[in-house]
Amino acid sequence: MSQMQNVERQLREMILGLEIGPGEKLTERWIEGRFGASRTPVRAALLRLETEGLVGRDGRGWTVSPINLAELEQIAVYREAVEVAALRLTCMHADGNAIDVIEAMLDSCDQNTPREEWHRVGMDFHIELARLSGNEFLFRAVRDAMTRLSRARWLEVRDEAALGRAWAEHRAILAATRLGEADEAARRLSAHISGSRDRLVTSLANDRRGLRARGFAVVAA
Amino acid sequence: MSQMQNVERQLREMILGLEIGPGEKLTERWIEGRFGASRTPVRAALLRLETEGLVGRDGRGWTVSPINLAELEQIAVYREAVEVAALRLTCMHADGNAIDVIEAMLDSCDQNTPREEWHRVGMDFHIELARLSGNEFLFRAVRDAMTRLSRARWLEVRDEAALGRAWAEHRAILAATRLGEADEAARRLSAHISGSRDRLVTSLANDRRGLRARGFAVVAA
DNA sequence: GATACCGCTTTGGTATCCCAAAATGGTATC
DNA sequence: GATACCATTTTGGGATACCAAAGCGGTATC
Repeated sequence: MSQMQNVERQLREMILGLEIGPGEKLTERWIEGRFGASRTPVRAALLRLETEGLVGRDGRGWTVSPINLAELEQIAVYREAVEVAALRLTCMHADGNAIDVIEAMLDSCDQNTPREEWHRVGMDFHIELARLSGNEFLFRAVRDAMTRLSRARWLEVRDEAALGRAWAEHRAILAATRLGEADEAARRLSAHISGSRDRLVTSLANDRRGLRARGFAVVAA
Repeated sequence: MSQMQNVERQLREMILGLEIGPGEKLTERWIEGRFGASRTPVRAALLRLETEGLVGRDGRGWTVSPINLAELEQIAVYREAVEVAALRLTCMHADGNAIDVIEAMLDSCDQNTPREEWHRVGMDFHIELARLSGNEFLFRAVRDAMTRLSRARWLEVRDEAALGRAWAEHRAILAATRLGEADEAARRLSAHISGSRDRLVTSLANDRRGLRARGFAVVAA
């Protein structure tokens, strides 16, 4: 694989994995040294990650995008629009087998599963569900939105019960979709996303002080 | 302004203005010479335009994205989702003054207005309407979708009557929005986008042979 | 005349160098 | 001790040099 894609992938993983904290300054030369590549692939990677919203410009220079609570709320609204649209499309030509695959993803998580895996599967549920719509743009929109939400969701304090409720909601959405009950599925998905947003923003707003103490820039709503 | 942004802007204009045809091959060195910049800003511009969907990779090497009828249909579905969501948000806090500004844009076009201007205003109507939602992500989604549609709409054969109908639909959408009648506004917007998509795809499919003869790659649905 | 093969050219990927501007840090001054 | 100022360093933007691989053309062979 080319260096360009390597630097991009590794840097993205470091940012999403919070190995580089939200708000931290980045220099092209540090990245260059860190990954053993020259500046050309480094700059390509930064340009890409900029369009994903993971890094941004800070005057001259680069910064890992801070967690922005106002932005998280806007993303949730955006998600609701595109995910519901995708789900309604899917309901019109529901494919039981494809839905089984997604349900199996949910089933693969139990109390022994590491939190990291729950986190990943929770995102993939929404992404794979959107993919079933067959609409590339709705799919990409959902995938990109989930990428932007990823770090915040990772910082969210979620108890066992909340995870269980989310999984139940996921299953209910799948069930309605399987039956082609578009309105029911859409209503449940909307509620799920709204609730998810409220818990997320509330949790981060409450932890804001602690997060900042850990060096994570969290911008208020 | 930096070279990087210059090359990006000029190259985008050449592509959107069809001075470089859909499907044409691009070499970094040709662009370099054409705009008097070195490969570093050229590369940055190509990476940016790639995320906008205006250029793509063709193995090694770059190609101006062809007009893809299947993609146009998918974009229309995507547009409908995000534009309707944005419009519903706007209806909840309709600002008469802001709507006046958009209506004035429509008014600025009359029979003496060059086709190019009608084209631009027709896009800006949707973009500015989405901006009123106050949701940055819905706004960007609409703006990016319109950018992707731009070349196709420019190739579309539109008679005076069709333009007049489109403008009437625009005004009706604004009127309903001003009154806060979200359902009515949403219904009219959906119909407008659907009709627009059908006319666009039909027109291009009919002209496909002629467009290809002009050197424009048009991929079937 | 078609085709397989070989060498030259072109091209994107990468590394490196240069430069102007911005950040940094130390110092002198009040 | 605070602050204004200047020298130095650092940094991103740009230009260029180099390389491997893909593309292209011509030629020899059947």
